[in-house]
Amino acid sequence: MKKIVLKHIQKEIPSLNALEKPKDISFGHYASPVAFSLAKNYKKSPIIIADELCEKFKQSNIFDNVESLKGYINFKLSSTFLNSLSNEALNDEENFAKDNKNKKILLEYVSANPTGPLHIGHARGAVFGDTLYRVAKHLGYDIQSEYYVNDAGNQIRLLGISLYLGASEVLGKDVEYPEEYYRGDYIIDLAKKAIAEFGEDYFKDESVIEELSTWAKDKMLILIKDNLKSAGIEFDSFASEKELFKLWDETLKKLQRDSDATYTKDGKLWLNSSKFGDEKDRVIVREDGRPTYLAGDIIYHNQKFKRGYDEYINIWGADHHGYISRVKAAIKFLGYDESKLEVILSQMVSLLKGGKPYKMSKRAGNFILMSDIIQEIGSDALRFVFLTKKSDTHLEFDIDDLKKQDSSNPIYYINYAHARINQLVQKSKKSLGNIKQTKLENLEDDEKNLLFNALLLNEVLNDAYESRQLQKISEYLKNLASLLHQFYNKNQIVGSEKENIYLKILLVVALSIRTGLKLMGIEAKYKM
RNA sequence: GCGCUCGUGGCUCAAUUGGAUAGAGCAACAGACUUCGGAUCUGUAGGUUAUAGGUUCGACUCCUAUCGAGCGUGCCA
Repeated sequence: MKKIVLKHIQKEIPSLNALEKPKDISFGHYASPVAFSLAKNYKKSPIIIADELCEKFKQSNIFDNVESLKGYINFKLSSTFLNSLSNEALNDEENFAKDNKNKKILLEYVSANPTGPLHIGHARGAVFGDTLYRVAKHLGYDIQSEYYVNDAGNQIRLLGISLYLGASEVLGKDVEYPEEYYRGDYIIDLAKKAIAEFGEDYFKDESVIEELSTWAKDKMLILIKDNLKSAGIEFDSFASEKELFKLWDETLKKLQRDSDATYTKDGKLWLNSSKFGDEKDRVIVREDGRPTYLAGDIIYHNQKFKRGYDEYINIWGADHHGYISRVKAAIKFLGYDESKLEVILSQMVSLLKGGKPYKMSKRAGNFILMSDIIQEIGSDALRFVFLTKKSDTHLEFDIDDLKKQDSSNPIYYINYAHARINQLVQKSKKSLGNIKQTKLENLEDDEKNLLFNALLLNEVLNDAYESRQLQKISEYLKNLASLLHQFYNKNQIVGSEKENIYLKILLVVALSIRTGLKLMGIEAKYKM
């Protein structure tokens, strides 16, 4: 909608290249401060320039009114124009608010270690990533999602030992868990499964740990996928660190084509990452020849860039922020454009319980599972909570609040608006076809505003996606729902003279809410 | 110490990326039901945007300093 309006305006004012939303909708639907910047060139007061520019729109058919106020130019759309946009939307609901961007994007997110189930902290990044993915798809981007599985390295072995100890405990032995090992109910559950599958004798001595590690890792990955699925999240592909390590020699050679990239010191191989802005250089191969974790990420990013995307997005937990510069340095040494990689940090979620800080530790086994929360409040509410906050702010919430299932949860508010419209349409006994054919003319201001807001979804999505601020979508939906409730309370719909006009507007509102919720991974309710 | 991310009503968050009078939701208070479902609506109260400077037509937003918070500062992943 904005694009069409902008085009019309640019015919008259070529230098106007962005439209804004006025602070108060009674000013108009769109606004521009263009007169302020022109004032410098023309050496005239912005107010006079704005007045002159307004004159050019006297004959326009998409505007009812264009006027200037304190140097701003405010545009009011016409009923005819809004009517034609409504028809477009209602006659092709599938494509409502879509776009045709054509960038190839690789999105990596979650990538939690397969050493345990996902906890509530992982859920934030997962929900954010999945929603970004859905929105990008809707806008036409060619986007692929990928999960990097850290299935190599020490922590998998720790998992194996932890499981071995867990099994010993189940079998009645006295067990002490050293500090660094994993514990918690899931280890005991897994131990019972392992005993059932391998038999008690299997756990006589520690020689089985390696095999056990791999077995446990596979089970954990299945569990993680299951956790994700219960929140409506699925990945296009998984990349295995262990598999990627087969390409280490090849990758290292490529890296060393740049003679500055690495050097040997104290028997270790270092990445010269400080050359590209890292605080210091990093070890990539230890004295004993084993590559470090960073090596894995170098291989992975080399593979990513070889696959030829226009843009790479990684969503990482904020505790990994120190990692960004070294990975980017490596990408540069490999000869790629590191600015194609964007890292979005998903800030820590601090938990409170009964008003007091609640510390989670996987190793201590006192963490709150994503699956538990979903069971208690449902996937919709969980997703919504995370999607109402910016990803880069420290988020704090009380677990007890999250469990509350009442009107303080805004998802009900939005769903209620959608259900309400559906009920009204049913009560009116009008056919959908009849309603859709109604022509909208001479709309009152509040009718226009409601309809205008419903048609804004595409703009909101673009804005939310480009700024990576997905909370704008939920903000928008809340606002739209609020307008609907206000409208409902003010106007009798069924049985009124304007029944058809009202219903048509409401259908567009419902479509917008439904589409928006769907992109957040939430199915709109037709009945509460 | 250094680096990153931040600091907005009592609480949780917004503010069109430098634009109009800093807005919502909770919580508090006062109202609206012989209802097209009140899971709603109307209103009141609550702010020196952490502090001090600076940049300009204009600053919550940019710059500098100070204070405060979280995270990082592993040859763990």
